[in-house]
Amino acid sequence: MARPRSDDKRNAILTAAIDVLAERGLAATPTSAISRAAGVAEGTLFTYFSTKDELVNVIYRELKQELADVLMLGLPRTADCRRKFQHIWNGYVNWGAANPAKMQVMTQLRVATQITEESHAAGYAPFAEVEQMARESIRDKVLRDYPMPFIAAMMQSLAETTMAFMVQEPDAAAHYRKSGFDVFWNGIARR
Amino acid sequence: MARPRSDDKRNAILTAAIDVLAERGLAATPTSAISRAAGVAEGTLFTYFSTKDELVNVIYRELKQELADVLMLGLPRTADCRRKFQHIWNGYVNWGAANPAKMQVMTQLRVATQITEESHAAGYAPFAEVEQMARESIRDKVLRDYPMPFIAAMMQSLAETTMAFMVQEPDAAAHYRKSGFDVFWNGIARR
Amino acid sequence: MARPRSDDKRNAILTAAIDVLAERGLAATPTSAISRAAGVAEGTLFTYFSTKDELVNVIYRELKQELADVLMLGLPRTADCRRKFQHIWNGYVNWGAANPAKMQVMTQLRVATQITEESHAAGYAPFAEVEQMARESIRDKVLRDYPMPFIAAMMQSLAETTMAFMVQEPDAAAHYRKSGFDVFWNGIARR
Amino acid sequence: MARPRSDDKRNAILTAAIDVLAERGLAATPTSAISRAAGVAEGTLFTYFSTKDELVNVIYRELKQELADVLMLGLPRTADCRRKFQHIWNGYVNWGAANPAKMQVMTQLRVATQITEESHAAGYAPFAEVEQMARESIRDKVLRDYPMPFIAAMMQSLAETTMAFMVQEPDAAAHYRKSGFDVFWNGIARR
DNA sequence: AATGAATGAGCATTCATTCAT
DNA sequence: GATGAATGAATGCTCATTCAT
Repeated sequence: MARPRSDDKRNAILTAAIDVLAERGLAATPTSAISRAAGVAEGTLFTYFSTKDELVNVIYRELKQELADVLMLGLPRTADCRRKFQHIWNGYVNWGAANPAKMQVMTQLRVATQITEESHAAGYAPFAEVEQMARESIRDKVLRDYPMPFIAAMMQSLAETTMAFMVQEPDAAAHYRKSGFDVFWNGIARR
Repeated sequence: MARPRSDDKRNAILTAAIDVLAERGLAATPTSAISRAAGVAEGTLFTYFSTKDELVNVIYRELKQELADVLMLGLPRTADCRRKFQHIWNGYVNWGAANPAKMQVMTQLRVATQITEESHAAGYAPFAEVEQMARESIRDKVLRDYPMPFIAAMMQSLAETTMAFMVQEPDAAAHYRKSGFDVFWNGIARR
Repeated sequence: MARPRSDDKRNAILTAAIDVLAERGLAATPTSAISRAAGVAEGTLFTYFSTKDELVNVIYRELKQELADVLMLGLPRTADCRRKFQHIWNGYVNWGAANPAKMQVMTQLRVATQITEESHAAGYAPFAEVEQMARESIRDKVLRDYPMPFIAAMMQSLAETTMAFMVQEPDAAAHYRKSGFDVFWNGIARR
Repeated sequence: MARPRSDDKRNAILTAAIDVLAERGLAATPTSAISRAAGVAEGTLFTYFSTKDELVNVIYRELKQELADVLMLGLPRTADCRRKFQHIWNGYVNWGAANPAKMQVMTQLRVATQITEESHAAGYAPFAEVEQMARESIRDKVLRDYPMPFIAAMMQSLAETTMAFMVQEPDAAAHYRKSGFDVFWNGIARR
């Protein structure tokens, strides 16, 4: 009956890590800065995450999962394809614009050598339904016939780029969100 | 006039740095690994670049410049807008596919906290002509009316994504190159 | 109504500690490895032994005591001096050869800085009767006149060395046991 | 043409390490204590010895070599067997008594898990000539017929034990030195 | 200029020990 | 008493940078 591991503490570390990583970058962030920001002792971080690399991989996967949950929430499954994609697009960029630190960390980690192949795979998994959606749209001749991962990657890269503009010019955020989606949709849909 | 010895050394360092950075990542690459790969002494690196950060910023800018040079080389300035964009697109993705290490480093550095605002600005500068091109195309109602940096950013992100696919599936490289451009063009052009 | 301290647990810790210490060495053995091997919680170790150093000192003394008990068990007190010494010698080396982990730990701890002067003294105490035996043998002109601790130390060092050979070449164990004793006896007895 | 590595510095580290290790023990000696005692920066230690373990193995081998050199110096090769053994014995224990720190470190390292098999082998090598001497003495029926490594080990353990007494009771040093040799010789020689 | 030894701040991680449950 | 999470000092080692040669 020792003190049980606390989700609060785990989350505090995760949250603090995202903030600090967003501000300082992966390489320039010592684990001590993370534990300090989380209000726990240096050693405590390692009872929840065995190494810095593991922490970073967990963050990557949790962010991906959180994002996926947001995208799927309230998806109008009976609406037409364009509407569904727009829902996802809006979810994506709104989440990113509302969580710039998370967005930045995700962007940073995507290209980090510390992120394992497994984490990349796990991060992609929650988007399976999007993929399915796209597959059906292709079959229905709504979308052009591109490989699924290619479409997903295009969407992701356009969305991320769009977000950057939304964050940088918050007043024009709505405008960028719409423009970005138009570029995406026109690029991918049959006319 | 023969190249002075120091240029050779400088270039050796730059070239070696790109290889090592591509393989190991910025954080995991000590300057000693770079000097070793370049065949110079550890201290020598610092006579050419005062700090590691400076080296990295120089690399970023030189890569951007090299890429810009490639894009502009042989640009069919009298051709129609689409052809010009396609020339640039092809130059972009071909260069990336042919130089995966450079590409990877560029991608990595773009999100690195070490890259200064100045470097980002300098890296964008050589694309001024592209911007000018886009401006004219908008005026001529060929392209939709998006802000210039937005178009450039969209192009860049789509191109990079496309390159990643080309590198990963070399047999389908030509296919991806074309598909990517189509997405871009359809996304951005009036119909 | 506190649970009583359990001898079982104490012994489990002691036994586990010997195994782990023999395998990994004192410096490389964290207390957590000991508690894990003993099947108790990390903190439990400290209810039985206030510090790692204390645990180690207890082990040293218990091993010394166990060895002394073995040596004295069945000592033919009426036999001649040589026979008595041989009994002790055989007990010593047989115990060591049969308990290589204990032997190794004893050897390791003898030179460890953590072992206190008191522990060294306590470890030597059970050999008082051997010392008495030797004293009488000297008086009877059977043994040469060396200081008692010197004789004891010689015996111990020869026995330990002999054991090492017995452990390493089990097939020749009996041979080494006899040879070792001959060296000891001839070295110490008048002819 | 950089500063060359300095033997002085290397030796300072080695010497300092022996002093500190003798006083504090291997486990309780941080590398920082060694570098401080040697008057060099913490990092400098690692340009001469890549790890703490390597440092410790080098010390072990150098001590063994130094001791062997002392033993062989002035060996009366034409004298009879006993005289030769006595020369070696005296060299051994005198060196140990005169260099208690070195002696203690050697004793400590002999049982340390950090010392590699190679180091043990290398440490034994310089004693080849002693072994040869013993072999001849056995052939000449001067010594009893024990395996060579066994004789060497017996000599070593008796000598070390003797040294400990010499260090502890310096006034009786000469007495212990002689007694120790007598035990050894009588133990090993035919009568 | 070139070299690479020297430096020491900095870091990830470990671990003996404490303490809330 | 038993548990194991929490703690934070301590450590081996790295690495950007300096500087003697």
